[in-house]
Amino acid sequence: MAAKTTKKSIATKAHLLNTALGLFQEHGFEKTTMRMIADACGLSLGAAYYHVKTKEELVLLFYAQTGAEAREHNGDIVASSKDFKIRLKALLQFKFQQMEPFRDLATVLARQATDWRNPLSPFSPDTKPMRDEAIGLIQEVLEGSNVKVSAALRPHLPKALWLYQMGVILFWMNDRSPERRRTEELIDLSLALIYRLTQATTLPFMRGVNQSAARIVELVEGLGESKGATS
Amino acid sequence: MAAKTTKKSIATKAHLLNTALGLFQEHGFEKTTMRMIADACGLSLGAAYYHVKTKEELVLLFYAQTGAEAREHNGDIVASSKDFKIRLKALLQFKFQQMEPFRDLATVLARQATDWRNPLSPFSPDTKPMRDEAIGLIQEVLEGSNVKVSAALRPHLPKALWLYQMGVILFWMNDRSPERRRTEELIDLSLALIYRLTQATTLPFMRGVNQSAARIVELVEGLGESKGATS
DNA sequence: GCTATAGTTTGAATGCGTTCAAAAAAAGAA
DNA sequence: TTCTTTTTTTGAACGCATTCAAACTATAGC
Repeated sequence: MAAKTTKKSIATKAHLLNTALGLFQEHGFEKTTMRMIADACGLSLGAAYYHVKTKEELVLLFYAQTGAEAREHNGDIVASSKDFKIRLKALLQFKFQQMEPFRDLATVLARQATDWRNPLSPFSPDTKPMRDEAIGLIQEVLEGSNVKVSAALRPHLPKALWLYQMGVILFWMNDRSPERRRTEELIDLSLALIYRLTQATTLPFMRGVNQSAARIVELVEGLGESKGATS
Repeated sequence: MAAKTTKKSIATKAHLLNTALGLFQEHGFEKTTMRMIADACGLSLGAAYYHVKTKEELVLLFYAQTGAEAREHNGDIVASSKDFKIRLKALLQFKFQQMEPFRDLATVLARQATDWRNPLSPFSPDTKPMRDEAIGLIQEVLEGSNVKVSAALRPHLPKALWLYQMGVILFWMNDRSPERRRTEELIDLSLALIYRLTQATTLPFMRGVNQSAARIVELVEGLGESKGATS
């Protein structure tokens, strides 16, 4: 019924993805039809669908790929500086550089993202591994950097910054300014703000605020769960 | 070619919207087909499309309708209390109460929202009137309330809170907890946080932070514009 | 009333994502 | 090899959003 994890099928799926990416880049996501992709791959339409459940799944596969590439680049980032702002900016810029040729795929991804029940949403339970991987990268970037943050918030900071990252990506994909200057300005301003805020969390009278902020991150994180129960 | 603003066509369009809403409520957005809507309206498929450009436009019409209703309710809110948190919570809760029977329409709206070039996005230039209306309501709610905020940020606060509102809606529509308890908790926590932060902006040493925050709101606001030029 | 014009309706395409039963190929067991 | 089981491939549907040329109806100016 569904595609298995045999050598051949893995190869075919990869081939499908590469072909699709080429066509997406050339014609955009909407104008590229599944028939085109199948043809260009030397497969029949039905066969393509044997390997890939939907057209959108190809986009998720692409996103997963960029995640893997980012892991390799992360060491360089950590090595380059101890400064939180510099490191995180580098992380974001690397992501954008990866996605630049496929900007409209980002919008497809964002579409899926809005419904957390959708298995293809970056927020869904199904994509938790990918999400954890991305959060891990941020974690590494934080570790040994110059950020100071209250103990109550420290464990939540990577998740919070991952959400922040999603927001910046949303901005970026809608940014039509030349060279995406606005995105860069947004990053510089917001990182400076975040940096100051994290420093501020260490102040003693911020305890209450910190508690609330931590709980908010928990709430957002727990949204994916089916019923209730948030501890 | 396109529908005109004659009495008859306005009536037909309204009829179409009402019929559609009934069907959406009964079967959900996806399972309701344009053919069903046209039939239930006593129109042919083509005629329906004469009045409405896409199926999604019906959702935007619905959203616009809730905006108009909210305007009427706003007076009550302002009269009920001078407390910022109470007022804004009431505003949000009214919105949710309106949308409750049509939760999946909210997800459709969110889908459109991600691409700001899409005329149906609440962020697009095309929907600016609706957006301004909604921001106006927030403005009213702020006016004469107990919030204090730095002069630099005051003009941007309504816009910022509108963005916040969009975020809360996104949370709400993904909230599967009984009675949407988590959404309520999120609102309480985040409003308290926002309240404190706004108070903090009046502190003298926050000038720099305020400037940055104001600029960030401007950047987000200006995203809709086609090319560049942000002042 | 008559005609020109603008507004509305029709029903039959078109295109595309997705599904499915059946055939073909590959892999294992004997 | 031969038989069995699993994995892939095929090509023909299906359903649904959307389009369009042609027909029909209302309206306004005379």
